[in-house]
Amino acid sequence: MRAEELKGHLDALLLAALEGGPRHGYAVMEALRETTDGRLDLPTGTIYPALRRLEAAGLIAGSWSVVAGRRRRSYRLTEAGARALSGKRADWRDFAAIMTAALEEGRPWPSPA
Amino acid sequence: MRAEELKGHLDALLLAALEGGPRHGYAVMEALRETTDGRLDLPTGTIYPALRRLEAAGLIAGSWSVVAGRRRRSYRLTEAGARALSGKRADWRDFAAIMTAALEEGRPWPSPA
DNA sequence: CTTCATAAGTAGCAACGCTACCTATAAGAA
DNA sequence: TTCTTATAGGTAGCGTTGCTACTTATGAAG
Repeated sequence: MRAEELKGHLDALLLAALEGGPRHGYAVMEALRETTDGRLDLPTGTIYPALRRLEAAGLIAGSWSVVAGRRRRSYRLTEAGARALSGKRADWRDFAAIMTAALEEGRPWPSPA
Repeated sequence: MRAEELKGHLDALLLAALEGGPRHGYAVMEALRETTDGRLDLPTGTIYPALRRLEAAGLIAGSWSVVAGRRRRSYRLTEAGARALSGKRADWRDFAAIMTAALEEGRPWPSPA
């Protein structure tokens, strides 16, 4: 996974990972790694700031707890977050359609000027 | 098209648009607009710097000409550019597969911790 | 003679993900 | 005991990238 490819799409992944119920950052990281068979192995320096960004935007809500002596910040999807996820799913479908069409091999481009 | 979505994928589009033969910047812009039914309408401030970037990277080669009193900078895909396009197509397929899988609705994520 | 399409460009900005760090606890190996 | 690994959270600063807004210039249409 090249870095730039993810830009603008990370939020959708994080929101989707929280769709099935609340999770803390580390668990989100692992969930993404597991569901993609290790192909999406994001560093903490990506995950944590992104979750804070989503929280600041009101798309997820975080709360502290202590489990087994370790503090955790669990996040849950807000209503706005669920709506945003829905929109981002649609955005992704549109974008993927555009890209796939444009990258199609042997595609007949308009006659070169 | 939200801005951030395109990040990291523009190069692939530009290279693909040059695959069918040399084109100048303005023609690349129009080709992308036409083949996507206007859904991908990139501003010149995106196209021109990106083409210069690709040229600096050796993926495309530019040459000046004058047609009907207007100067044009035509770009053609280099061999390295063709290889890069091939790689970017594969990257896109991988990335799209990851995203589509992760965004699948009702996907069973690993049990929340 | 003004407006539009064609054609190329730049300066500066904002956003984003990453690298490279730091802190802290629990568990397991040496 | 000590060292390492896994768990859990975080930040500072960087580089890349696409965009906005602007400039320059020619030809054609009205």
